[in-house]
Amino acid sequence: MNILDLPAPEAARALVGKVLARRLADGTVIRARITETEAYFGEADTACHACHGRTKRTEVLYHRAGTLYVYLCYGIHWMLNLVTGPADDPQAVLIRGVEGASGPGRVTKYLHIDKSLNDTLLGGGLALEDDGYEPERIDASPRVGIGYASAEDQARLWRFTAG
DNA sequence: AAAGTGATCATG
DNA sequence: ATGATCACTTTG
Repeated sequence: MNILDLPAPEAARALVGKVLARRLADGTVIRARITETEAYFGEADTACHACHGRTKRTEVLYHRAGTLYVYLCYGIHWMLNLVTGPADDPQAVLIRGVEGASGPGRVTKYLHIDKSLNDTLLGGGLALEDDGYEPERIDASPRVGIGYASAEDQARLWRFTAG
């Protein structure tokens, strides 16, 4: 049972404490434990990019679990998401923070992630590792930066932080 | 508190 | 073709 087969909110919680291993072209590996995630859960979630259906950009969200969804926000920052759940069901987990880098834009800078990883599978340049570590506590809170979503969706506790 | 930044998507 | 809108970060 892979974590990424779970529905996004469950996957987001389960990913906190896991380790991301980024392998660069020159062979160096950067490892970072995930400390903060957010879930984006299907077309019915008005905060999810796919809430207005399939477009060229959101197409990746409909791919199989384990696909990377990387996109540019505010012209500056790359956002790293892991697609979860069944194919053709657009769900993803945003990596908002790792040890050594807090904030989604910083995570990608830290791990040297950009558009070239979009629509590739986990296990290539970027891999997920489970070393058995479990955070003492995982807190749930509302997602940030989604003021455009419905009040109902803004209230969902789909942001998970290691405690 | 506010600006900087550019791909993407919906208009015309 | 142009314009609005951002899953943010930094600076003051």
